[in-house]
Amino acid sequence: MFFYEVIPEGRVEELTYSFDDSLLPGQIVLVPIGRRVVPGVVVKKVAQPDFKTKSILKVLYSKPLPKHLLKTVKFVHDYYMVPSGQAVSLILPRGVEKQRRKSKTEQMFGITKDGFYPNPFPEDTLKGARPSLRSSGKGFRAPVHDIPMNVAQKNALEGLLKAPGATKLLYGVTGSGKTNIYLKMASRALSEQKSVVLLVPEIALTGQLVQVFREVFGERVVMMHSQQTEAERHLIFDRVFESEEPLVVIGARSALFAPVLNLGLIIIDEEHENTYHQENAPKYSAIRVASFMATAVNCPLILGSATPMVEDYYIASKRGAVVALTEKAKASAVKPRIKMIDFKNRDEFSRNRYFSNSLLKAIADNLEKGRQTLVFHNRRGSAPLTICDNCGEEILCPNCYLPLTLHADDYVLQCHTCGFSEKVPVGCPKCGAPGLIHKGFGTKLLENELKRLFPRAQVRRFDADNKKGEGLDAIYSEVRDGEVDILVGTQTLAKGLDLPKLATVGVVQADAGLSLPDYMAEERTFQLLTQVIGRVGRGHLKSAEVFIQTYRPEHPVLAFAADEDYLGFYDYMISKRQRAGFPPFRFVAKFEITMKTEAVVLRKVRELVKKLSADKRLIVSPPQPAFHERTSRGYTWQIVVRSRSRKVLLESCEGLDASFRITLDPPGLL
DNA sequence: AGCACGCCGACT
DNA sequence: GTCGGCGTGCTC
Repeated sequence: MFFYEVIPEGRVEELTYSFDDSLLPGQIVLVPIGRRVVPGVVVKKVAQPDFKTKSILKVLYSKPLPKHLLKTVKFVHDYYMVPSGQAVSLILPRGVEKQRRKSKTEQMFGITKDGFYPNPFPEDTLKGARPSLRSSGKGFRAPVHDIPMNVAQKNALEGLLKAPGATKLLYGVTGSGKTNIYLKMASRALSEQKSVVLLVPEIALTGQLVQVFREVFGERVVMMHSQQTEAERHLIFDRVFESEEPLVVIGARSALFAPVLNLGLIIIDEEHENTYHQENAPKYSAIRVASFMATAVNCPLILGSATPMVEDYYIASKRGAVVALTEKAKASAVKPRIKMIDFKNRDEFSRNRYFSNSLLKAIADNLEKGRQTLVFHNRRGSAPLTICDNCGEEILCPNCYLPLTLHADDYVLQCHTCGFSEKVPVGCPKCGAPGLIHKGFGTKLLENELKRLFPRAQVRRFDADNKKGEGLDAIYSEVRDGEVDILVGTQTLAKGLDLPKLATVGVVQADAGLSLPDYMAEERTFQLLTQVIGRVGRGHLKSAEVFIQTYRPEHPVLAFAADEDYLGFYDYMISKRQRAGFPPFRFVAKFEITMKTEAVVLRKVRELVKKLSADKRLIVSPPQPAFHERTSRGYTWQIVVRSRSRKVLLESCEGLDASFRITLDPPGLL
């Protein structure tokens, strides 16, 4: 009889089980816990303990998981203070214990025939993992040394190879050709028989990058992402786990935990994207975890972005690990003319309250010349606020207690947080008076306004309200070929769209996100504006222009975005963070508590603040109601605690009232 | 996740 | 004093 420490999936730490046979650390097993049976991972062999043990029920894989994943479980546990069992759930596919049907397997791996996809948004890019890793020995589909690189790219590649440490930041403007550098780095790793993990923000928005990798690495490319079903993901996990050959795993955040044997390179493309932060437990940043992994296995991690996170840029630059690639690769690329328009300027808004005369003129010109316009506004629906004209009552969601948004096309009020929806009431629910009024504006309202102003133009709205089948991929070809004259949309439109006929971008209200009570608000606004501006000037048009409408034209963040000056923005932001004591100069922990009654919350919150304030090494902000203060579950308050030392901060989290939810390194404070 | 235990406010 | 609801701790 042997005894093993096992970490079962769930909110638990390691527990000791017995087993008749010998097992290796990293083996995936099935164990009983309470009256449940869950999968878990063997950590190590131990002596017989003095308490009673249950027996491991089943060994699911004879082969142990790669060592770097076990180390990563430990890291996530220590660094984020999450239960080991939750960290383990990151490296196991859902339903590892389930038997998957073989016939389905064959079907699934049979769908792709030729190894790559000509269409940037094909159905099977979303679904398909590459099969036939067993029909091994196949080389590359296209020789990597044939990929041409300009001088700037060659220098950048060399810079990355020379840069000290594991984590390197590739600051590369849009169109500078980061992909070529990724390809070269990947082929180096493969030639050393090592695997590559490439993280992308969202597979559906990354068509070209995925396609290029398929063309170059063919059979070695494996996709892992959230549109795959549980069974598909399980089978892909098995394929990767069984593969004797180095692979290129491309996927969303969770692909970081792919069980590749010999990890030789991690690339995180568009590293500033918020999809790299997992929002539900265990909360973690793929950037930090990848950085740990890269250090642990001594391989490079490349963070690529045109607008790197200020935090990441700082950390990398301090070590001399920033490589800049600021030259546009295509000679045809044209720099757009960017014009800031003050919303307070009556003369500019004499014709319409949402669109400046300059923007309207540009749209009219474009229509005449068969060019396209993109109108950006980061707010869905028609109007975000509905109030009673008589008593001033705000119509709130019955679950979230947040204002409901009017959707005028269906004449419903919708909650953008929980999805609740109801017909617009005839009268005020409080005082009964008729005459509800709708305030503010969203994309649906702008869409109607544009249709009214330009009755002969094809106007298309694109945001999260689009129904299935009219997603970006569905309307993409139509849009690209110029059948659409004016595109209206939210941030979904700002990412990865390549429109050769796009001549003008109009940002309706650029300061919309700037007044949120969050130290990350400015950085998000800068990223979004930069992305929107980057949509224009990609084709062969002679000129391109961007109109940024705002109430605060003097705001430095908007000015830096308009000047396309990332480094200026960075300097501004980093000194602000230093003065205010925010990341990367302090570590942040957010404590949240939800209770049925506000009185209990207040009591607990005051208690905690008193306790934490005793430690002078901590900066404890006064408790405040959370952004979503009231939900059906109760009232939520939060306390933000900061410290120069992560260790001090982690220690402060220990032995507290367990009703507090703790988030370390929250990606924002809302 | 699911259950047993204990605390606290409300009520007879 | 007792009941019920809510929240916490434990699982090997």
